[in-house]
Order: sequence, then C-alpha cells, then structure tokens
Amino acid sequence: MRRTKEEALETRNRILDSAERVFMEKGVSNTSLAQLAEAAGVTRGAIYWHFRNKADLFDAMMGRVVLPMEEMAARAGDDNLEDPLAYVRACALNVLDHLTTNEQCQRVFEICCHKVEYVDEMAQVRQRHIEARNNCLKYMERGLRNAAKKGLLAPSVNTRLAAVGLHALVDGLIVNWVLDPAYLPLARDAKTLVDQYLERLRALPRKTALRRASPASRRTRPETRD
Amino acid sequence: MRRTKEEALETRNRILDSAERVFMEKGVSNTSLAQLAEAAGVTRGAIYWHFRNKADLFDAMMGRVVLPMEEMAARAGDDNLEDPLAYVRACALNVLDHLTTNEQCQRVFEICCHKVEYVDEMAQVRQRHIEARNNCLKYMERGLRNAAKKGLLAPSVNTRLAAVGLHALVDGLIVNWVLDPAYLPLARDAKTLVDQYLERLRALPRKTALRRASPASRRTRPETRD
DNA sequence: TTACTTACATACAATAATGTATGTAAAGTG
DNA sequence: CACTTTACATACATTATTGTATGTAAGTAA
Repeated sequence: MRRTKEEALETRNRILDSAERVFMEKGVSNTSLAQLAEAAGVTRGAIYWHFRNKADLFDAMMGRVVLPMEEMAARAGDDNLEDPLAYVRACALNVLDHLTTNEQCQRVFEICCHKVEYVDEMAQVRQRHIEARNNCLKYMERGLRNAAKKGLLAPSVNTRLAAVGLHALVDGLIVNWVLDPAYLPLARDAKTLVDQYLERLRALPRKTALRRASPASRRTRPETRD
Repeated sequence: MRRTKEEALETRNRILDSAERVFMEKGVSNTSLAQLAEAAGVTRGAIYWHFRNKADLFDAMMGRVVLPMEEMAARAGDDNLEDPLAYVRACALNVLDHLTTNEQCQRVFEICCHKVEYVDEMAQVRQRHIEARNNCLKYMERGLRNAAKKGLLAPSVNTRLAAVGLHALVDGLIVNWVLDPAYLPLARDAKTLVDQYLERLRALPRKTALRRASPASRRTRPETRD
C-alpha cells in the first residue's frame, strides 16, 4: 500500500486536480473534505497528510496557476527591457489568452472569483491575493515609467493611474468572462480592448511603434478576425 | 407579542441590516441562520417567516442596493436623452461615487464580490447577476450608439466594445477597491480614470464638450488634486 | 365579540462535517 | 536485514446546522 515518493506527488496532484472540479461545481465552503477525497479516489487521511486543512489545499491549488503568472508580471518591472510598453502589453494579453485557451486556468479563476469566500482561514489567502495584485501593479507601473523614460508615452500620462486602469480593465474582463463566456468573444476582442487602452498612453509622434500591426489601423477594419 | 404590519417590516429590515454585517464578517456560507437571528435580536422562526431560506434572504439584501442602480442604468438607453454620452459617464461616476460614500453599498458589494459563493441555491442569484450585467451593458451600448448618431463619438468606435471596456474598467475598479481600499484613492481618481477612457471615444472636432472641466486639459496639470 | 390570520418563538429530528487518534503495510536507510 | 519513517486508511467523538412542526399571543375583519 505504501507509495513511492513520486507516487505520493501524483496523489497530491490528483487531489488538487479533482479539487478544481469539485470546487468549481459546489463551491469551496460547500465542499467537504470527504467529497474531495472521494473525487480523488483517496480518503480524508490522504488529504490531511498532504495539506493542513481546506484553506491550505486551496492555496496550493491557486499557486499552481497564479505563481507562473506572478513571475511573468515581475519581469515587467525589469529596468533593462528594450520595449517596456510592449512587455506590459504582452503581460495583459498573455493572461487573457491563457484564460481563453487553458481550461485549468478557467476553472481556477472561476473558483477564486465566484466560488470561494475570503473569510476566516481564507483571510490569509485574501491577503496573498492583495499582495500579488499590488506587486503586479507595482511592476506594471514600473514598466510604464520605464516606457515614459524612453519617450514611448505621452508626457501627460500618470503612470500610476495608467497601470491601475489597465489592471482594472483586464481584471474586469476576466471576472465577467468567467462569470459567463457569452459576455464577449474574449479570444477575438482581447487584443483590440487592450490596444485601444494602451493607444491612449502612447506618445503622439509615434517614434517606436509596436512590432505588430498597429491596433489603430486595425480599428479601421472592423471586419478583421484573427 | 404579535406585531403590527409596520413593525413586521421593521423586523424584516433589521434582519437584512444585520445580515449585511454578519455576512461581511463571516461570509455567507459560514453564517448560520441562528447567527443571523441572534444578530438581529430575533429567532430563526422570524427569519423563516420573512424569507424562504438563506438564498432568498441574500437576494433581498442585494436587491435593496442594486435595484436602484439598475433603474439608473436603464435610463442610459433612453433614445431621447440630450447628451447620451454625458449620461453614460454619469452612470459610471455615480456608481463609483456611491460606493465610496455609502457604507451599505460598500458592505453589499464586498459581500457579493468576495464573501459569497455562486453555487446551488445561489445559482439563481448568479443568473440574476448575469442578466443585470447584460442589461447594463445593453443600455450603455445603446447610450453610446445614440451618442454616435449625434456625432459625439469618433466614427471608428465600436460601441459594443466601448461599452464592454467601460463596464470592465468600472467593475474592475469596484472589485479591487472593495478588496482593499488602499488600492487607490477611488473618490479622488474615479473621474480621471473614467474620463480618460471616455476621452478616447469622443469625436475629435469637439463640438459638444462635457459641461465639466475638460478631463483632457486636467491631464496636462498632473499636480492637480481634487 | 368571534373567528381567523399574522408574526413570530420553541422544540424536534436527522444529518453531516471536522480534527484527531490510531492502525498498517510498504518504502527507504544504514 | 532490522529499523524507522512515510503515506496513507479507518474509527471516533464532538458539535453545528437545517427544515419543519407545532405553539401562541396579539392584530384584524366581520
């Protein structure tokens, strides 16, 4: 019966995998550890071995998805990027693209947006959420400040507000899309929405345009589907 | 012991009032009807008299705050508005202003954003949430279309995407601000953020400017704090 | 005044979830 | 090969919650 170390890791991942599905279906509070165990084909004993409690399990489940994103965001604050504005844009688009193409990402975002209550033991999770967001904002703003130094932004741009606005826009799109994907064809319109926002921030005499086709010109061809 | 009709209505409102506070503190799932009753100074019997169950109570609690907002949003689609764009702007700003000044609004938004799980009995509440949002979007888009007809918008503007973007921006600001008001001084910056977004949509030859000070000119004085 | 209904309070029955404690067989270690 | 530890499974005790059923005093209508 005793498993080898890698088998144990598989068990742990199986628990997290099925937790995603059960949480998605029944919500975190209304899911008992017994239900999680049954869905994963183990007993509660296995869960208590790998995790201290449900909040700890939830935290691990979130980490698998958000830690890579946090790493990506962190690099937006790198002072040596050639085109910081393009990287900020890539961050926003990558998150939205990943959301529309990766089912695990969809499940986890849906859970943390609409299937969990940030109270009691989850309060620490909430705090981590806040800190991750603040870090993300910090990096985005730093990226925008670096872009401003390179003359990529209009001089009147308040980088803090610009970062907050971009973040709120992306966050709002995520929350509403996971609530109901009929909300908008996100895979199709994400680029347009983000580019429209960023276009405002750009320096008017377009010295350094994005490498991709200009979103401004794309807006004049509303039939474009890509 | 038997109460008169208006006393009964007071009881009902007392239950909803204290539900706001208890839900806020402990989350909806982790709050028992016994705790709600105790907080309201009644027994569970009283709650079961006024509401079918916890979901029904939650729905009533939400309605007190969101129904007036839905009415306001509905008028943005009025085809006879003199300045539809100004009304759309006012809707966005009113919601954010109400949020920053009204504690009940803060509690209820915080609950429906981070202290409830939209599953099981709450699934119907989720559906109402989706429909309300879709209606809001519909009205906003209609308002923008009316603005476009009056030549208030740049001709290249896709009204659907513009409405979605504005809604996502405002929604993202709300969700993140209730999560942690240190996120940004929303009372101060709401106008700037919304106006920056709307400014993009405006027709370039500014025939009909907003009655308020032009946000574009404010952006050129970055030190302004109001 | 009678009769009915309202607006609750109280009591009951059944279930379910949590954490822990203990059991156990096999994997790892020297 | 003996010993320890790991990776779980099983069993237990406690406590909380839900819906309903029933009780009741006072309001309300005729």
